[in-house]
Amino acid sequence: MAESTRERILDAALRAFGTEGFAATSLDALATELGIRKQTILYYFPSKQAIFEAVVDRAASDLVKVFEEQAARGIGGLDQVEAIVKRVFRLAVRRPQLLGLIREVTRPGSLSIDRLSAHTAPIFDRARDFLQREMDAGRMRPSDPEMLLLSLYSTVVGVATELEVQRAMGISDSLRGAVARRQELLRFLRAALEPA
Amino acid sequence: MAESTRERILDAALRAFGTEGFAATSLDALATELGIRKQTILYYFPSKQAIFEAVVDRAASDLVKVFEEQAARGIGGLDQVEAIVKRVFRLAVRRPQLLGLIREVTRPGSLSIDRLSAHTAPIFDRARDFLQREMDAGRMRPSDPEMLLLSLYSTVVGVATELEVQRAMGISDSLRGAVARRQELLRFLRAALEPA
DNA sequence: ACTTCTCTCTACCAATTGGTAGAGGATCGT
DNA sequence: ACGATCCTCTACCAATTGGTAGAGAGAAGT
Repeated sequence: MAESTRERILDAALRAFGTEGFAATSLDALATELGIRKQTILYYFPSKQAIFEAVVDRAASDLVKVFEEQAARGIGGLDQVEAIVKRVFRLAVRRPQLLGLIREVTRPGSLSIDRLSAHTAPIFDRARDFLQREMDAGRMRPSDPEMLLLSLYSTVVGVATELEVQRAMGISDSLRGAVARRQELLRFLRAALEPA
Repeated sequence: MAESTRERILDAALRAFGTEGFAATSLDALATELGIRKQTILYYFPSKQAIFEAVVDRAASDLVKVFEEQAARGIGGLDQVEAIVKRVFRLAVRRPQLLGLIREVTRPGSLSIDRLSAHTAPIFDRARDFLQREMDAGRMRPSDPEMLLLSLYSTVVGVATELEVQRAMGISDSLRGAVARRQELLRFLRAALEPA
């Protein structure tokens, strides 16, 4: 078979959780979408929460992989930041539910936040070290690397995922719009990071 | 009475919708929290959706007021941007559910996005014009004002609301942490906006 | 005293929720 | 041919959901 039932369930669950959210997603709706019975879903996963955790694990792995791949290239300075932003953007365009899920998990009161953190903590550490190193080398404007990382995260994830806000602002959400957004974002970040 | 039942319901609903989200909030839970019966809630509002819309309207008004007040001062340049960011931050610290609600409304598939847009559209327009004017006057780095606005929005709202992400990054969420975050954010924005 | 209006309540409901129990059909190695 | 394993199904269930109908208490106006 091209894709196992289990995989199909995870795919549909990622889409649903990443767009509707956990609470707004029902197992029945998920099953109907897949053309199967709810009980088939519960055969593969013991509970709704378990599905969510499995989805989070898979999404986190995908995200981590993107970072690992780029980190392995060992480019330095703003070029490395730009490369990572571009990769995140590509991911956001191809699989928008993925970042949507991250937003769902990072909402206050989410249960699986620790699960996500376990995956991403090494990346955060590495990113912080990277920023510190670049600052020390004078290739980046000096500041608190932890706070800077937060600003970077917020800006990139926001620009990549806040499609409704963009619509409200009157910004086109076409593919061309995505490219323009990315370009503007990169200009914004370069300006913010460049040493004075 | 100090606060009418209707107002108390709206307060509790803002808190619940802004943190748990719309789907995860039940009228029964809301009523229990208020020490009243669910039917009392449904006496004041015809449906759950109606409560949500009322909450959105009120929250939007509060937000708009903050902007209007600052805009009326007519400060220019980066100082005005800084003043607005500070106000938004103060709001985020005092009433975190308010920005939480905004995030809930701006999620894909939200029903009340147009309701929010109707309130905020004038502000967006004014902000865009402001940025354009400042760029023309050479007080701000030239770029696409619409896209820049999106970046600014993402960065400010993200830094102000992504508390779980900050926890995952190991950033303190104390009041002192909030001040440090704000300071770092302002430095970040100044660097991004200052004319080269 | 009587009506009217405002408010909160009890009682109830159909639909949906996540989840359990277990039957039945394939496909497999033996 | 045979049981074993894997998978999907039907049949249920208790709890919760948003919402309706209407009783009753209290204050206010007449």
